[in-house]
Amino acid sequence: MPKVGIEPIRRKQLIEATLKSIEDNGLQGTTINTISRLAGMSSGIISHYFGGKQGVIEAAIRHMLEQLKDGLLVQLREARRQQVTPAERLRMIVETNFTGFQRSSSTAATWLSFWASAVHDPQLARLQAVNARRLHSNLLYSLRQMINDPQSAEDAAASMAALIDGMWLRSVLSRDPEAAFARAERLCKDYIDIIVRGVNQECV
Amino acid sequence: MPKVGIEPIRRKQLIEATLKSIEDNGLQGTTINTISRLAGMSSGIISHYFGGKQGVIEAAIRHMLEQLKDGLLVQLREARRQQVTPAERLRMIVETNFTGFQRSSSTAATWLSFWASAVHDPQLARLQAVNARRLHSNLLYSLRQMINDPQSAEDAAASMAALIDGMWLRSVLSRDPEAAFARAERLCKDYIDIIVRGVNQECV
Amino acid sequence: MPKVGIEPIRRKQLIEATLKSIEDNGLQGTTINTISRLAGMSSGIISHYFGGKQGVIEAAIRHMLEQLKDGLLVQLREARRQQVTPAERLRMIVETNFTGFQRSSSTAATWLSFWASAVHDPQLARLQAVNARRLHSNLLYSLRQMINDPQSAEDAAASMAALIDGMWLRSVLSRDPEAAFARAERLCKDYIDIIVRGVNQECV
Amino acid sequence: MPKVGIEPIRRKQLIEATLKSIEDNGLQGTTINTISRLAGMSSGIISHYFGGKQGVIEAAIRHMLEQLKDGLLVQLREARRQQVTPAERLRMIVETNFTGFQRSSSTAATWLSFWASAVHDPQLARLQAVNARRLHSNLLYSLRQMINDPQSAEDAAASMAALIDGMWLRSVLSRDPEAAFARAERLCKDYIDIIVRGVNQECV
DNA sequence: TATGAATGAGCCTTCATTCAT
DNA sequence: TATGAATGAAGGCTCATTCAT
Repeated sequence: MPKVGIEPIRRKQLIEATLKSIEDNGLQGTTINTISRLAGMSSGIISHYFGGKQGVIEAAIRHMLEQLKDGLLVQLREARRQQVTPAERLRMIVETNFTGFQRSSSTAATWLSFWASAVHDPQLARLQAVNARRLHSNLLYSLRQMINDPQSAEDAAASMAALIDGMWLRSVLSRDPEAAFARAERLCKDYIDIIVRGVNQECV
Repeated sequence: MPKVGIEPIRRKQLIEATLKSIEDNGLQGTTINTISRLAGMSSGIISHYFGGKQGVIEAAIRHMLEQLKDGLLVQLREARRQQVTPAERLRMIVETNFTGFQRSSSTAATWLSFWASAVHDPQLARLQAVNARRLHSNLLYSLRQMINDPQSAEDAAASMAALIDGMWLRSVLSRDPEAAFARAERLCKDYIDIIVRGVNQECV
Repeated sequence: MPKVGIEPIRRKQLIEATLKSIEDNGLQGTTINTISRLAGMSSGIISHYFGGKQGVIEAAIRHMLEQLKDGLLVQLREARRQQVTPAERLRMIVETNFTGFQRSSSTAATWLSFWASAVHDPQLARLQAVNARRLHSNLLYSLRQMINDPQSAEDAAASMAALIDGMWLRSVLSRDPEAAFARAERLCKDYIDIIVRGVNQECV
Repeated sequence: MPKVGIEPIRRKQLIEATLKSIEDNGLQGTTINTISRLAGMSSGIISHYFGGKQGVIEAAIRHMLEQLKDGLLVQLREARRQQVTPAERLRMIVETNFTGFQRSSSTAATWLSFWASAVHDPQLARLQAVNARRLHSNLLYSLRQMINDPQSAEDAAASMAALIDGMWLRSVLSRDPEAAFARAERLCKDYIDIIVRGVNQECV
C-alpha cells in the first residue's frame, strides 16, 4: 500500500541532508553517499526522488532561494500592513538578508558553490539572475519613494544591492562570521541613513 | 643538455591553461586532461611541474591574486609619486579592482571557485584572508586622512570594501558583464564622492 | 532487499581470485583488474569489499596463513586425542607443512611474494613473525619431551623449522615441485629419526 | 673523445645503486629514478647502459649470484690447496653462505625479490636453478667422501642445502638478523657434526 | 516504496621510455 | 657520452548510476 504523502517528507529530508553535507564537505566533497548517510537512507533513494545527484543539489539551491524569498515576502507584507516608511522598509529588507538562515554556514557554503556553478550552468544562472533582480527591484521600490530622480534611485538600488551582497560575502569568509554579520547589518543600515540624510538636507 | 629557463615558461603556460580551463569548465570540470590539452602538452607534465592537480590550481589562484596585488602596487606607487589627494587615491584603488584582468571571465570563474573552495580548504582560506585584508587596509589608509573619527574611518573602509566586492560579484554574474563593470566603477566612485561631501558639509 | 550473507561469499571469491592472480602474474603483476577479471566481477568491487588493492592482498595472505594454522590445529588436536608420541607429533607437523594446499602453486607464489614484501611492509612483517614463531614453538613443544637439555631442544627446533622452510622453498622453486615435495617430506621425517636415534643411542 | 673503459665503471656504479635501492625501497619501490638518483646520474643512463629497468635489475641479481659463486670458489680453491677434510670443506661452504655480503640487507631484499620473481620470469628461474644446483653439488662432493651409500649422500646434500637456505631465510626475516645469522651458522655446523658422528658410529 | 550490491567510466598519479640536445 | 624534458600507457580509486529484489 503506498504511503500517501510520504514523497514531500522524503524530499525535504533529503534536501536538508544535502545542505548539511555541503556545509560539512563542500559541494565538491558532497556525494550521493554523504547525503544519503546524513539522511539515514539508502543511496538509491536520491535517484528515486530527484533523478540523480544534480537533481538534489538543484533542489537544495532552489530551497535556499525560496527561503530567502519567503523571508522577504513575510517582511514586505508586514511592512505594507504597518504602512512603514520607505526607509524602514529598506531596513527590513536588509534584516532579511542577514537573517539567521542566511548566516548559517550550510547556507553560506551553498551560496558560494551556487555562484561558482552558475557561471557554467545555465539552469543555475537563471535562478541566480531571478534572485539578483528580486533584491534589486525590492530595494528600488522603496528608493523611488525617497529619491526623485529615477536614475539616482536606480543607482542607489544597485549600490545597496552590491553593498548587501558584498557585506554578506565578506562576512561569510571572515574569521568571525557572527561578529561580521552583526557589523554588516549595522553598516548597511548606516548606508540607508546616508541616503535619508542626503534626501533631507538642503545645504549640499 | 638542459634547456635553461624552460621551467618558468612551462609553468606560465600551464597556469594560463588552468585559468582558461576554469573559465571554460569550472573548477569542478577542470581536470588534468582539460588543462594539459589546452596547454598542448601531455597530462604527465602537470605532476612534473606542480606536483599534481592541486598544485596547478593553487598556483593559478596565487597568480590571480598576485596580478591584483601588483596592479594595486603600481597604482599606489603612482599615487605617491603624484602626491594625489586621498580621494583620488581611493579612485585608483577602485579602478584596479575593475581592471581588464579582473573583468576577464577566466579571472571571474576562478574567483568564484576560489571563494567556494576557501570555505573548506584552510590553505585557500588563508590566501583569501590576506587578500581581503589588503583591500581593507589600503582603503583605510586613505579614509583615515579624510575622516577624523577612527571608528568612522574603519566603518567607511569596511563599507567600501564590501561595495567593491559586491559590485564585482554582481557584475560578473550579470547578463552583460562589460556594461555592469562600467557602471560598477562609476557607482563606487560616486560612493567616494558621498564621503568627500560628507566630510566637507557643515549642516549634517 | 539486502541479500543476506553475500558479503562473505564475495570476499571468499575475491580472495581466491587474488591467490590465482598472484599465481599467474606474481604480486607485481597482480592488479585490481587481473583480480576482478578472474573473479568475473567489476574492478570497483575490490574497493567495495576490501577498501583497496592492499586490502585484498593482505586478506589473501591472512587466508593463506590461516589455512596453514588451521591445518596445524586439526593435526595437533588429533595428536592429543590419540596420545601419540612426541616423534609422531613432529611428523604430523611436517605433514601439515607439505599439505596439498601448501604445495599449490598459488600458495607458493603468494608465500614468496609475502616474504619479499615483509621486508618493507611492517604489517606483513608482523604476520610473518607470528607465523614463524608458531612453527618454532610447536616443534619445540614436542622436542622438549624428547630432549632433556633445554638449549639442545631449542636448537633442534630452530634447525627443524629451518629445514622445513628450506625444503619447502627449494621444492617450490624446483623443476618438478611434486616430486620435490614428496622427497622433502621424507627427508624432514628422516631428520626426526636422527633426533630419535640420537636420544636413544648409548654409543656416541 | 670517448672515455675508454668508462662503461664498466658506470655499469658497476649503477648495479650498486640498484642493490641499494632494493634494500631501501624493495623491488616494488625501486624505480629508474631511485636508482639513478642514488647513482648521482640522470635517469636516461639506465636505458643507455642496460636497455631498461629490467636490464639493471637482472644485472644486479646476476652480480649478487656471482658474488656468492666467487666467494664459494675462493673457499673451495683454498680447501683444495690446504687439503682439508671433507667435513672441514663443508664448514667452509656454510661460512660462505653466511658471509658478510650474504648477510647484508641489500642482498637479503634482493634475494627475496629474486625468488618471488623467479616463479614468473623464466630468465630468472634459470639463474635460480643454476645457483640452487651449485650449492647442492658442492655439498654432495664432500658428502660423497663421507658417506658410502650414494643415495644417502644425495639425501644428506639435499637436507643440508635446505637447512642452509632455510636458516638464511629465517635469519633474514628475524627481528635480530645479526644474532640469527650467527646462530644459523653454528647450527649448520652442528648438523655437519651429526653427519660426521653418524658415519663414525657403529651402533646404528 | 526502498534498498544496497554491483558496475564501469573517469579521475589523478606514477613511471619506464624516448629523444633532442 | 650523458642529460632530463616530455610523453602517455597503466594503475588504483572514487562515485553516480542501475537494477534485482
